[in-house]
Amino acid sequence: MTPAEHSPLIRKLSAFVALSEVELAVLARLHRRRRTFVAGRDIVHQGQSEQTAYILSTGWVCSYKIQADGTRQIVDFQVPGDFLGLRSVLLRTSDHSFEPVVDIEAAEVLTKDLLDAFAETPRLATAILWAASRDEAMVVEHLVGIGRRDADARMAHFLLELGSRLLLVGLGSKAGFECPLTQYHLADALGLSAVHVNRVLRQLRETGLVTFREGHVTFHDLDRLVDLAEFDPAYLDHSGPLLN
Amino acid sequence: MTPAEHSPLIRKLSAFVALSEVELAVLARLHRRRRTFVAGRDIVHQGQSEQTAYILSTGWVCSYKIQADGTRQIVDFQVPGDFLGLRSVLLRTSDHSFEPVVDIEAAEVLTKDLLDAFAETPRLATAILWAASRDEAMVVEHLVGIGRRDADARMAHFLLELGSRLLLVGLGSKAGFECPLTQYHLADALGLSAVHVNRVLRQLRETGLVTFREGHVTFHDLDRLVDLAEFDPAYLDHSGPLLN
DNA sequence: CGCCACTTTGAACCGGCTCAATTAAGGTGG
DNA sequence: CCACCTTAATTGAGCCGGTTCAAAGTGGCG
Repeated sequence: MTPAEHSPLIRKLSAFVALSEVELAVLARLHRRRRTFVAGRDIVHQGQSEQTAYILSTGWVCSYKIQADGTRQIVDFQVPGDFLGLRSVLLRTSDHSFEPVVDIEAAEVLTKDLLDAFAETPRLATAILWAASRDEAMVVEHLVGIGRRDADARMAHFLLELGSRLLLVGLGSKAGFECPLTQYHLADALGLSAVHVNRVLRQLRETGLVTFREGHVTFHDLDRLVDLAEFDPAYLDHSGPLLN
Repeated sequence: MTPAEHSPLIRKLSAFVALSEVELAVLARLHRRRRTFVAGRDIVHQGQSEQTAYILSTGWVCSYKIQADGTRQIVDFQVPGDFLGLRSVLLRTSDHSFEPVVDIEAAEVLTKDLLDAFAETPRLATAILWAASRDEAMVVEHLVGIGRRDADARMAHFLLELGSRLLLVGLGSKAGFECPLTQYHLADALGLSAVHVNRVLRQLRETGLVTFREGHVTFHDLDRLVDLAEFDPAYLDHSGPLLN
């Protein structure tokens, strides 16, 4: 079993940069403190400033903010290979909450271990920060979607983005992927009501573009879907981290 | 004239961390290459990957993405003291465009100079990265606003945030600030139509909360405005950069 | 003086919301 | 194995916030 199969993070980074033996070893070391969390119970609460980050290895998490009136906005989802709370470790700036969508497995990364790893292999630091900046680009794209795309395009774009991300870590294929999200998750992420999410999904299904049912997303017509969403994966690829 | 009056960036950072003489000198050095840009002509185009960042000293800029259908979403505004394209320098990830809202003055910062400065005074690196993470928190808050706040609250929140930011660099006061944005800018930033922006502004004015007229924002009733917007400045303050 | 960019207002429309009810799909205790 | 409960998905009906289209007003500037 190659390291890439061990850790989705290693797999993701490897897709963009060739990691040396040393770097792989350092990465593996970061995976030592394994933790599990149950679905629905927050890992970090808004405002609470944590000293630890996590590398998600299995399951999905969402990061969100709750408003005073109780409405919730999901800012991003984390899938295997993604960091949780990386920024809050590096800059003590945690200002949203993390909720596991399903039971998850994650590696706890202490600030010290991370900084040590960065000191030991600066290329790894660059690669990880690159991944973080990619996450940020997704947040920006998300903002654009909510601000300027109608519900259908928004949903299409969202599903395509998720598909791309999962493909990178070996979950799912061009034909589709397993997706544990409820329609409430989709609603809170896309700035829609759950009811309308349901109608949008129905329409996408009936027009033969994509089906989301029983935890599985199936792409029926990628071309038309990309077209509807005006999906341009440039913001996900952007040339990989430049090393040295 | 103190350095703080020279540069809004120095002023902003000084509000959160005491800068040493050396750090002030290094910062001053970063301000050497002065440039001007005229309103309306993009500084960096979407996709184009620039090697330089800028520190904005006077005027306003907006960063935005254009979609295929021509609609535009403004992701953020930069005001004096803010960096332009910091991320694209550090990580070669420019994926949006920058347009000066008015004629601006900015200092060009070459990648090399920035990295040298970071090497010379690591505390400065931390402080600047902290400012960058603050920008990011603003993008997240912006996302929440578009996704889950109605037009009135969205506008109120936006104006309050701008007020806070400007206060920090000595532009404007608790009573209001100069604002060169058109209602089209507001519309593209808030995900609304220009027509509706106009109506929202009228209502805020008529209910005695805030006036936006002839390039000037005047807060009439901060308490009620904060209340309407559910404005919690925590995401702007978050404890300052931790140094050493 | 006349143009141009921006603001303002009205009227009609519609995308997405709310409220409400029904169905489907697990789990759980008995 | 069934009765029950809970959570998620589904669908209908009516409403409303915000949009589009259209037109008029305002102010700065060459």
